Amino acid sequence: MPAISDKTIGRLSLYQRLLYRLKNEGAANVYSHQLAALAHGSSAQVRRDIMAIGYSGTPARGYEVDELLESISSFLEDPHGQEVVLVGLGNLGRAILAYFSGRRPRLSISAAFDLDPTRVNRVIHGCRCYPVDQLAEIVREKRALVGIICVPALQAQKVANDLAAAGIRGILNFAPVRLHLTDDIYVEDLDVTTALEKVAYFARRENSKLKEVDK
Amino acid sequence: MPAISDKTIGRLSLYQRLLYRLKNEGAANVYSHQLAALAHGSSAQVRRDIMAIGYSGTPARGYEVDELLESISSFLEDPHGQEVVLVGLGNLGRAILAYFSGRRPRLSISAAFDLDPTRVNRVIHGCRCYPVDQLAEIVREKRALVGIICVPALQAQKVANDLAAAGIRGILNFAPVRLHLTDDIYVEDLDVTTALEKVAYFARRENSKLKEVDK
DNA sequence: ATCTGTGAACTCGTTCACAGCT
DNA sequence: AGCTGTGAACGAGTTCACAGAT
Repeated sequence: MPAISDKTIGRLSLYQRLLYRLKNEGAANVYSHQLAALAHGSSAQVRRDIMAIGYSGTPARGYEVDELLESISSFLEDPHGQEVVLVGLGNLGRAILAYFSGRRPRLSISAAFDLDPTRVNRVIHGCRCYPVDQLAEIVREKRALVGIICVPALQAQKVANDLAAAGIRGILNFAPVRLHLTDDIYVEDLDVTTALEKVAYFARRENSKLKEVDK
Repeated sequence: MPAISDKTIGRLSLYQRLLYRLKNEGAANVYSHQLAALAHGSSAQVRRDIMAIGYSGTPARGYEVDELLESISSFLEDPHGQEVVLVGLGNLGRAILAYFSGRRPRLSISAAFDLDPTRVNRVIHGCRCYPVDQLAEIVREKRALVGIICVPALQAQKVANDLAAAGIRGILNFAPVRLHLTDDIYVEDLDVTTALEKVAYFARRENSKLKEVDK
């Protein structure tokens, strides 16, 4: 199989959420064009994405909501769950912690780190906080594969190096810098500054129509 | 001219930050391959992006840091400055406020809104907070073109509608839903859940090499 | 009649590769 | 020799359009 792209994974995650909503609303089946309308995409796109994970619908009923949801979930999520650690308990770090606390059982932030002694050795939003110098030890102990970086720009590279050295394989980076790591580590940048500048730019121009996706 | 893409705008914003750093380090000029290494791109990419804004370097010295910085800034930023408003003063909203407070003079968050009466009519991180029912009035008064949505998923569409009705032209959306608006409004989604799921997915797979950008 | 699945066509962003400059 | 600017080639991702199913 031809290895699934970054963008497809992002859309699958979106479909998953949309399907949860449909399920709660009592829908049993859904057509590609309906999902497309909800996701702001084309129906062909939706069918391609679903094809990529090996699920099939039928012309008569489209896709079964329950089955499709199950297919996507088992494709995206690790059945045994994955441990995530977060570094940096400033405003943003705490916001992320609050946001994810108890949300996805298969993907939970199980430890957080900070330099500041007043922020550690306690539990914030259900997550245990440790001093950074215990990072390597705890990452290894928990076998965490994913790290979230919420530290200021100047500390981000150092933290990234430490995470990589401790065995992390993927990083979600909120610091406004590009991290330099070996390319066997997947890095996703969520750069708020750049995002805001893009919006500001297109808010000025833009009478024409444009679209965008996540990211 | 052929209208500059979303992605190019994002990279220009990144170059801008990198150039600030180079300038502070005392560099007077920079070659495309140096900028490319810092930005994780190719030199051809950097040259194309710079070409797009109409700046030119010389084979002898590459690009002049000061001039290039000035070119990018005057391209990305509105000379008169742009007003930004933020809606939703939960953990995330306050984090964003703190992050931008006094950072970019040409792009500052000048008003924030929340439903919760305990959060409004005061100043948080230098930003005045109002009850949401004053949103339309204040957006119009300040002529704000950009809105940031930090409210929970269920309220996001309503807030987006209100912002659009009040004259906002671009939205930075942190809520994990797709907003349905007329397509003369530019929407950039920063979806933390999707981003984390992508990282988790590729952290498991991925021994091969992949890359990514912002988003 | 209306859907899915999919080869083929297309789009648009990226990279190649080289002429021209110093 | 080493750089920039750029036409041309390339390629990943998207859409078209239709065969096949019901």
